[in-house]
Amino acid sequence: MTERRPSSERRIEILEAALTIFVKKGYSEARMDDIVQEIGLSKGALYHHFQSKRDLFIALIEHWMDQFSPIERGGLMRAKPSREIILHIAKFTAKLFKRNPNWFLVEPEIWAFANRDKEIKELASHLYASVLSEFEVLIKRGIEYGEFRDVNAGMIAMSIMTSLHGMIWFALFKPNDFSLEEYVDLNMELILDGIAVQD
Amino acid sequence: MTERRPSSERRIEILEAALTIFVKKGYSEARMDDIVQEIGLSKGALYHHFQSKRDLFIALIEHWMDQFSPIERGGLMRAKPSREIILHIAKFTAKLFKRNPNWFLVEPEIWAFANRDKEIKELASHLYASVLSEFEVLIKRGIEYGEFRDVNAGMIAMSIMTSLHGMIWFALFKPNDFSLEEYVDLNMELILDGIAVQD
DNA sequence: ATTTACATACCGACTGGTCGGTATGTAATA
DNA sequence: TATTACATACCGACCAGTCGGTATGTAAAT
Repeated sequence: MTERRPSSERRIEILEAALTIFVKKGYSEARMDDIVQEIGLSKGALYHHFQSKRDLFIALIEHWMDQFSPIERGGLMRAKPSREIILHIAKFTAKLFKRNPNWFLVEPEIWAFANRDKEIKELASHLYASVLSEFEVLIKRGIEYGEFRDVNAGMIAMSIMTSLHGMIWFALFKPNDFSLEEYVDLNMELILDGIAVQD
Repeated sequence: MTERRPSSERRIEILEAALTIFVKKGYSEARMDDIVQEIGLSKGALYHHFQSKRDLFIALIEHWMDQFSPIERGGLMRAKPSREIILHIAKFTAKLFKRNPNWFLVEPEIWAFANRDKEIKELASHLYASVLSEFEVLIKRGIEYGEFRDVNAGMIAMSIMTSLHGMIWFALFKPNDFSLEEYVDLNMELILDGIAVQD
């Protein structure tokens, strides 16, 4: 028998294994047995911690959201211009991506699932809404302080987010001509320069 | 019995039904019976035209590629500046999207599949490479004619493409605050203004 | 301290429905 | 009459979820 561990720890261990498997095989092709094998646990154990495959996937999304919310923008950056903060977030995201691409590579899986499952769609919408609003606030702040032109903040926020989503495509089809960092930098500069007040 | 039709026609009819079902349920959750039911055909008929589910999916991607390649940029536009042509392509793509979102909504499904199937990855890579190179040529042309700054053309091409991919996210999570057209216009302007030579 | 009682963590053989694919036949077409 | 386009009945591998059971805590009662 495997060493007993408290549920809180074991759940996370399972979620991490699930992430690996879901990314590698996709939700539908992923077998509960695959996940269990990944950590040398039994199926019974898995179903002790999670009610169903779908339940496991939802827990995964929630866990995934938790990984990103405490990026803790703020603190030391409060005084800086919005441009700097947004650039910092973008670079930070790229770094996160490099360290753990799986967190991002599940996203298409979430999208696909959201397309056929209302509850998951709610969850994902909620997640994206919070990301968008974070950027929107920064843009509005920049407009207020005369840093940016009077643009549609929500729209720009979307541009930023979809640009970052481009990383996923990038990782999937690895065009080996250029680097991820270049890509992110260029995109952010295009957007940020584009909305900056001319001098 | 259903009316008999020549294979060439029936194949397309099946591919269109398959597209609908694959988008609605995702590849793995899509049942061959669903597809067959969609057009009131039999399973035997389907397997007469396609060898397997995977084969059907590959045929779908190829059919999908055919829909886009003959967009026939060129002809009347040949004299125009690259900026105009790119804008036109973007608007045209947005229009296509509005008319038949399914063509775009399969994309995440293709990505997910590519992630676990080498042949499909090849196919998709090939497709994206041709799209990218089309944009790249336009950018380089713009640089040559003094329309754009001396930027990394391949990189900009990628920015344009991932921006257009943003439409997919847009369609999935429909932020009802703004329109698809606005989104595309804004993104293209940011990129094109960003690389234009200053005056 | 030892028993009793209950809780939590885990095991793995088993099942029942599902679904991609096949075998075989029939009617239209060339 | 050979071939093509379809229909119908069927097969069997596969896998999410179940369930009877074990092992290891933990804490109150004796």
